[in-house]
Amino acid sequence: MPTDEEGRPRPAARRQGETSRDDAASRLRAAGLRVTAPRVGVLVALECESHADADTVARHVRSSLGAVSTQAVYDVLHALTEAGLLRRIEPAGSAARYETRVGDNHHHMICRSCGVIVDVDCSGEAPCLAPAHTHGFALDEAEVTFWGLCPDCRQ
Amino acid sequence: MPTDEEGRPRPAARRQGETSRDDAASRLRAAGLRVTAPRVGVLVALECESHADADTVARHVRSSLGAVSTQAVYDVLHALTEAGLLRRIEPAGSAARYETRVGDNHHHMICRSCGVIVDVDCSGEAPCLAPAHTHGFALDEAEVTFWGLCPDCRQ
DNA sequence: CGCTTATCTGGAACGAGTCAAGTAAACGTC
DNA sequence: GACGTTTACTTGACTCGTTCCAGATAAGCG
Repeated sequence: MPTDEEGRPRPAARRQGETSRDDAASRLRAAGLRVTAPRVGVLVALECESHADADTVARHVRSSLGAVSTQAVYDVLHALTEAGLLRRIEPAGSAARYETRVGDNHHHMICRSCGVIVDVDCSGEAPCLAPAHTHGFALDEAEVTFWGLCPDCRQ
Repeated sequence: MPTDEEGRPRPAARRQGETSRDDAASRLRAAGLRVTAPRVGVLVALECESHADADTVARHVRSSLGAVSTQAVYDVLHALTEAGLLRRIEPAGSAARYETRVGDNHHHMICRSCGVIVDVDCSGEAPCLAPAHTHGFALDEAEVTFWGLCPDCRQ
């Protein structure tokens, strides 16, 4: 069993769910959170389908766990975001979305047509925290969103 | 405020807003839009208080024009944005905001504490349209939002 | 096993924004 | 300056995503 300490999304999750479930559980424990089925389910769902909104996560979780209340989903999303296990993004014109990739300040590329969201590595160094004038602000984050058309929507 | 002798907000509003009113009217005409009191009011309001949300704009407009329906404000904001006279921004965790500065792709700096929004010039050239990998996307805009604490909220 | 914390049921409420149908106003034309 | 078409505005109900509000039940962990 590959115990992946640093929460990197593992590409090869053979025996679907099994490994990522264990992984999710240990991440929860590491964050000092109780391990419950809904919490594990939310993490697994977002690993399988990143950048999903609350409703999509709920449906995903329900399809594998059965009945899970909407409030529980919101509670879990909130708690995990608070604990740093999830990152919440709010693209203009859509509901809040969540992703498991945390700890790095990567950015997003969004298709104006179909709305698909793709991760983009923070390109180098310069752009990421350097406005021309800070006007006295103490900045802690530079959020970059690229807008355009995805390959499928370009034809 | 420039109260009109007659109760009506007619062309007797000759004071501070005079120039910007005329200017707003000509901008509307130039865009091929009809010149109506709510539209002029919205433009003037946003010139006076940039980055305001729909509700703030509505209150501002009402204080100078009297009764204006909420729907009209939304319609106007939508129409003017469509026509390119306004730019709409949707910072995470707040309602949509509007600004009259259009035509350049400047960015924003937002205070996490008080929510104030400050314009930031697009610093140079490089950062503004260059992710490391485009993954086949046809990009048309790079939106940058800087988050931090404003001078007033830093103490 | 018991204490603590999470989740459930189910509702109500919220702000932001939209839809729909009728009324009023702007502007080119006479 | 009045007319009539087109466009804008009013009114009011409504959707959507999200949060809050209990009290009751269930589950995790020491």
